[in-house]
Amino acid sequence: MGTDRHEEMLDELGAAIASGELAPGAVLRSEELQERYGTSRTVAREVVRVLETMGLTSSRRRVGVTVREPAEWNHYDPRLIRWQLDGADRPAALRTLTELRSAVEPCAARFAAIRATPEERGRLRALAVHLQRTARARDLDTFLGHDVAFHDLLLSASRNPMFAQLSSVVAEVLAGRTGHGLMPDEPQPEAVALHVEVAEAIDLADPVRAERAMRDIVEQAREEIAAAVSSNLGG
Amino acid sequence: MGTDRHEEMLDELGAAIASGELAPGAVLRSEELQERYGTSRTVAREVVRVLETMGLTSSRRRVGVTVREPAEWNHYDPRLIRWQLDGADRPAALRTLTELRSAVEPCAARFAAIRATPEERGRLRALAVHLQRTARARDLDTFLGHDVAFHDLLLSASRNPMFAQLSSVVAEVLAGRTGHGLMPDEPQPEAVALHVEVAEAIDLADPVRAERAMRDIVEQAREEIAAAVSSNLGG
DNA sequence: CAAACTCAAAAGTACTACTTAATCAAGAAG
DNA sequence: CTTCTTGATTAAGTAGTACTTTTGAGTTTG
Repeated sequence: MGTDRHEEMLDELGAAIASGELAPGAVLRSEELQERYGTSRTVAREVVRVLETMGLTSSRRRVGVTVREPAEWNHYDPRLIRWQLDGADRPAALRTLTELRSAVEPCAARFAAIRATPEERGRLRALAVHLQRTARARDLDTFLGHDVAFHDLLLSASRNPMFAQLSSVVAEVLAGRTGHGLMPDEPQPEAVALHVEVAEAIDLADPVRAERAMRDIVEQAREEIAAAVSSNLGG
Repeated sequence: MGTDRHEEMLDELGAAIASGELAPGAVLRSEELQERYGTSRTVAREVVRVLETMGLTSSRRRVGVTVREPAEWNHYDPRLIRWQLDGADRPAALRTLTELRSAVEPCAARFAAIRATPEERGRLRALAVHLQRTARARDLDTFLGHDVAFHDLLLSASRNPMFAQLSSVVAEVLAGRTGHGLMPDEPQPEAVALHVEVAEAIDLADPVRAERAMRDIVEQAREEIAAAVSSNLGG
């Protein structure tokens, strides 16, 4: 399944556009592309088609393939998210994703409190307990794993496919924190307590409490990031 | 520019999958597809590629093109949103989009209050005034137009590309209300007042007030929808 | 100087041939 | 009788050629 010619070229070209290496307005000819990437016409055409449906490019006869403005890109495409996270402007990408996450998750918690199945409620509580334990044990890696699982489950329990789809975004944001040393040695006890609170509220079908607790969680995360950014600027 | 073979086939096939007419797990052979839609291999292949990057299908050698589970679709793709809105389950699609909108817009209002340019702040106030006027005049069509423009501008003033991209979603939700006779003859005065409140708060760089007012707006819209749905069930 | 006309460039479409991978089944080994 | 190997077959992936359509730009003509 792995790495066929198509995906290879798509990744390279897409990343080049996402990073701004190929600036908006730049014009490519498909023949030139197939030469540059050493592929057949078939592959080159299909790659361009895909980029076109992602809004990254537009093709016109007698002109060529034009790179479009970032405002026209489909910023929710998982590939584009990946390219931006791997690109030079990773901090900006993380900021954007964190803001989206902070907007959606409280709302998702509310709906989860109304709509989650009994089994999901139970599993959320169990995950919250696991979080407490691994936090005390300072086992950051498994803590992160449980944290991601918690938010993932919550999002899918909201019974909104668009919320559920953001689980990879949340995973990326959470991992981005631990990865960049933004996390303290031990997860903040208040944050862990809030996770328990969210799980409890959902279990008791209390949407208002679930939403408020989740809002506190993402607020806190946002402040952490902001603090880290300003300290980075200071350093 | 208009309707080439590619887009035509993509639209038909995509809509068929989105509507569930082609159920998840169904297997198609690309030769069969090119026959059914009367196109060349080239076009059929490119269409399948695009569907694949949208997560609607997966292609495997010796097997064919398999329709994937809805959970794996890229629900933020504008095309998929379109297909779902035009499909049999339009109400469900509108519900999903409304929930997303209600999650994002308050947050977007907060950031707009911090980040909007002076010009944007001015235009938001102006649009709010226009809203008041057309509301009193019961001119629903131009009211809708200004309403969409207001939310569109707010989202882009949030300086978050992922928020900005949801302007078409918001437009769809707002239009869906008026279109389906969910709107009263005259827009609710409180809602209009809240728009003025949002514009004022943003102009005064008051993120908390802007967020709260916007939250009230989307809450009210959500209640309207819920009421309409339950009355539909009753009727 | 403007409008129409022509030409050429580049994408779009069609088709053919060959390559690769994976499933399924048959047969050999245990 | 079960399991593992192997090979045939199938359908997608890749490559390349030929032809069509659109359209931008330059040129001619009124």
